[in-house]
Amino acid sequence: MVLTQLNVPKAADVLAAVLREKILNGELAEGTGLPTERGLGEQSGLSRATVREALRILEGQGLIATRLGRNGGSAVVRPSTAAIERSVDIFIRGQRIRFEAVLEARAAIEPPSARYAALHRSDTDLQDIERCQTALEQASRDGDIPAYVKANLDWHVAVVRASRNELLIAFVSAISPSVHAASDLDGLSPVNVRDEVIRAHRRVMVAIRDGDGEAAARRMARHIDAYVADVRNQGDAAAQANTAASQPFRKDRQ
Amino acid sequence: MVLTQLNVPKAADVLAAVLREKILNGELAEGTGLPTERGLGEQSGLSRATVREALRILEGQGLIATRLGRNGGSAVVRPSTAAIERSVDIFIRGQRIRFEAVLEARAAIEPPSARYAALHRSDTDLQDIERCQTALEQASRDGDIPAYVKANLDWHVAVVRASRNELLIAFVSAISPSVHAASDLDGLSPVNVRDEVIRAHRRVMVAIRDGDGEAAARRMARHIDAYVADVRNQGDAAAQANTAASQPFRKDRQ
DNA sequence: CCATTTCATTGGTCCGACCACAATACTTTA
DNA sequence: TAAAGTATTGTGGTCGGACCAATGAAATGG
Repeated sequence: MVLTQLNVPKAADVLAAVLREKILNGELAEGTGLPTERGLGEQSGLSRATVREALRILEGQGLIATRLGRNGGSAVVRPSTAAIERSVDIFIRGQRIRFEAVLEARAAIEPPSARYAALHRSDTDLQDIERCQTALEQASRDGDIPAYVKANLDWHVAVVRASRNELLIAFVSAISPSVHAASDLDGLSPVNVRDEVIRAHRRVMVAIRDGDGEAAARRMARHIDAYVADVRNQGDAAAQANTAASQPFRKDRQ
Repeated sequence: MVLTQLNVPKAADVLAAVLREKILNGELAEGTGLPTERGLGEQSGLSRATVREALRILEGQGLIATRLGRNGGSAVVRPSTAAIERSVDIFIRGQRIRFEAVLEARAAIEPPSARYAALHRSDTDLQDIERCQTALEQASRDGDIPAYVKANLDWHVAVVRASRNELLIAFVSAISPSVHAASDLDGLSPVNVRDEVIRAHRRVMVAIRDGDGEAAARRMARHIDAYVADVRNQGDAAAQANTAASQPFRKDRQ
């Protein structure tokens, strides 16, 4: 008789899987409070330590939130993009993903997202984008580079948000921090580059406002390509000028 | 005196964060074995239960793998796309993402990925794609719909894989299962549709083989748009039955 | 009626024990 | 001597119970 390598699932994993299924198929609605740890242990016949490990797994997956104190306990929460952002961040840092690959992914996702934004946006979305743009221009006038970089990223996320596509929002949100972290280095961003960015943003916004998907995609693509070329040029210059600045990566997020 | 809501980090979270940082900044290289749970407890001054919760967190994030038995223990592993796929799957199911949004994301990401594939592919990549295509055509001839659907998905993943962009690979891999799950429903796929898919694939492959990025992107976009239109037509009948597909739009930002 | 104190509930942490598994060391046997 | 079987040992997996800490509700007092 021959058996394939049988894998014995751990009790905590099994419990976590059961609870996860109950949550995802709607049996446990958002906001529902789970039994106490002691209660779960009693019901499942497992020890409290095991129950806690299961809950910790679900917490890590963004499916429950746990509060302390009386009337505390674990409650079902709606999974947000946060879990995706975390796993992508770990992936990028752990796999030592080339910064260029991050920019490539951005260049791939954002133009179609701008197209959808033009097609699906609400007036509120448009206002959000405009608010980011205002902050961007203000920061540029003030020469406040950190604020400028942040507003720049916010603008891009706002555009994707207007696409109304939760997955694209999640993906862009996930890689944005990496783009941000790297933009800090070449934060030189001379004023003429900043002005060109602002003009490019305006062109994209016009297309989104007018519902012209193709123009939005095209202009966004051109904008990002210009940014990539900029980064590449600046990176080359910095590499020649200062070896310390040519560090392949900065990673001190979180 | 006023204090902002001070958050008391839990011991397990702190330990997990410390270890995660050591792993991500390379201090603990891939394959490195962590101390035993008892040893970690002694070093950190924490109990074994707490240490175990921390390890369970890291395991959930795909940073370590734990083996049982003598010479067992936790070892650092390279974070794979699996964690991203899991979090995206939870996100899609938990947020009840419209199937249309998944298709939209796919339509957004795959054409640019095909462009990169044309530019970055190796000969091996091309062979992998061709292998999937062969399997696809075989399954279509046999009328083996499940195999056809699977080969179809494999082909798309293979194309993205040829882009050599780890993030795009991760994203497409993450949403593919959802596309697959839904394709099973309208698995009707009449033979004329299957033939057209095969022809479309061939056109894309030619562009990728010849290194023509623009053509690859354009043809892939047309191919996916056709698929989306197909699904929409076929789905109209079955749409009412499928609650997930007919979910109204939801936009409660976290 | 409001401020204060007390107290019950619940997660957070710890301790110590035992079990289950897997690699190693040892013993037996052909 | 070598192969097979057996005991040992180091490790994670699970358990039970205990106490601490935070929180909100109930009891108390002005």
